[in-house]
Amino acid sequence: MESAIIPGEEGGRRRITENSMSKSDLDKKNQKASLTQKAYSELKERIMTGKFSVGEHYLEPEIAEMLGISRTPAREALIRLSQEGLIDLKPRRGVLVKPIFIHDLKEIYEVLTSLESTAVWLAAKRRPADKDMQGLKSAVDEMDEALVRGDLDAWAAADVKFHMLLVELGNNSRIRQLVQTYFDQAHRVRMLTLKLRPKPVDSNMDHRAVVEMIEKGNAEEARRIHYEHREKAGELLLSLLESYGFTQL
Amino acid sequence: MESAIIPGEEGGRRRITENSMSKSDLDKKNQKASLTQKAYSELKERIMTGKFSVGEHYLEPEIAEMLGISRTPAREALIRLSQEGLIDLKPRRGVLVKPIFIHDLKEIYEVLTSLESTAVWLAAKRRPADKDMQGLKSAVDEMDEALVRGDLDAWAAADVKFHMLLVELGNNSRIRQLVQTYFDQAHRVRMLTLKLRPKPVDSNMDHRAVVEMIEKGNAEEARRIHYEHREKAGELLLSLLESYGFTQL
DNA sequence: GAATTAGATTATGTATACATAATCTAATAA
DNA sequence: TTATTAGATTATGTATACATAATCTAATTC
Repeated sequence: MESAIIPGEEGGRRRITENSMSKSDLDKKNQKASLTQKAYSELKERIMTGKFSVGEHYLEPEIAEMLGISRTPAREALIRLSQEGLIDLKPRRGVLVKPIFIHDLKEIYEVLTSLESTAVWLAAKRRPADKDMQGLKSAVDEMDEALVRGDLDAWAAADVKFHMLLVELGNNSRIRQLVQTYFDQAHRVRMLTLKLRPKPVDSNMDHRAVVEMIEKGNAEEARRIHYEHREKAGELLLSLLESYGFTQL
Repeated sequence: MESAIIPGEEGGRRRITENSMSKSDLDKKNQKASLTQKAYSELKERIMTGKFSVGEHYLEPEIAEMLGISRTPAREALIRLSQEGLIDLKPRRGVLVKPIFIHDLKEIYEVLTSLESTAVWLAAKRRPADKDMQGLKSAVDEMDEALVRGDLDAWAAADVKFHMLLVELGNNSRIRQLVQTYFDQAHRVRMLTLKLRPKPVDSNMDHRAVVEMIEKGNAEEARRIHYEHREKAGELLLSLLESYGFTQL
């Protein structure tokens, strides 16, 4: 699954995750993507990969010129991005690429923890078919292997894969889409902390436990484990950032 | 709190809930609300109160003319509404006011259950000050009184108030905003079922129990009670709709 | 009468025009 | 030098123009 969330392969013309779209949908759309859609993807990628200075102002005409289009589609893309929470449209000062403060990150993690663990709960209740569990399991294995190799980018990619598959098993498209959106918002921060934090060795134990509980259909336990897993991860992240003195990202 | 969610007082120039805005913010904004904002509010109100035929197509020029504005601000408002999930912008067939199928309602309730019970959990952990609990308690009392009087609209209004205050106690603006958005989506359906369903006599026991657990700081229990309360309500709603043979709303 | 095709119609995506209000610049006065 | 104000500049919100492609209409052909 190729996604802007997945790090690595810098420089390639990467495609941003079009929220809530399957790959084939995306392909279809891309054949005749409107300028608005292209502007949206392009701007989102630039924001997520830090190619805009956070906290700085950009004016509509600048953005339009930068993308080689007129203001109209640029404006429409900006409206979408501001609704997703990535930017603010300040009345007269233009576009502000939203900085993420510790406080925002806390909120984002609370949302993700809530929705993901609900998805886990739903998944366990459904008792997914074995084949649907395969992806999950291989993602866990990939994480193990990546850790052994010390390949943090691969680990992060597999982690994303695991979480997204997990959410998909919940079978709720709105939850899936929301998790995607908030995941994207935290992307910049996750990429940053990946290199700072201690290696995530123990997190795979939780992953395996969640998978097991889903297979057993133990919804409550699966939810609990995942909830606590996420809570732990969130707290680790926040304390890490605080210890490094980051207040804005 | 005056809100489009609250039924009754038909005909008055009611104001729609501007998502995530406090009342004073709203007032400020309203002084010089842009046509886009006004179009957004106006369309949202019409959608939520069923003044558009669900499932029917409306063309951009129609909408613009209907609102007495040009296509540009109408279009921008439509983009916002489609991102909120109230409408679909079909490639060439115009605007489709999204019908809500049972399946959608199920998803929406899962999202609400998840986020609300997280907010409850967070609230209980924070141990809100007494004065912050007052609103909650009076909302519960209002529901009781409304039930005695048999005033369903008042009951619904107090119920909304209770849930929104509860979510606010969670102190997470993203959760609050999301709950608002999904609440709005289910508004049409809730108004419909209000008159069909058995009187919600027992639901206040849960409400009081949640309040009590928040006061005691028992986060796990508060969450559990609320989660089950919401689950019950959701299942009731769905089975009610099914028994009446509704598949689309 | 049915079907196919050419022309007309028009919704959309995008660009551009324009009025307004906010900001900036510069000049004049104290 | 500092303050104040008038004029210039320009970002935004909105309207309008325009090209394209899709749909509809009607006419012609079988």
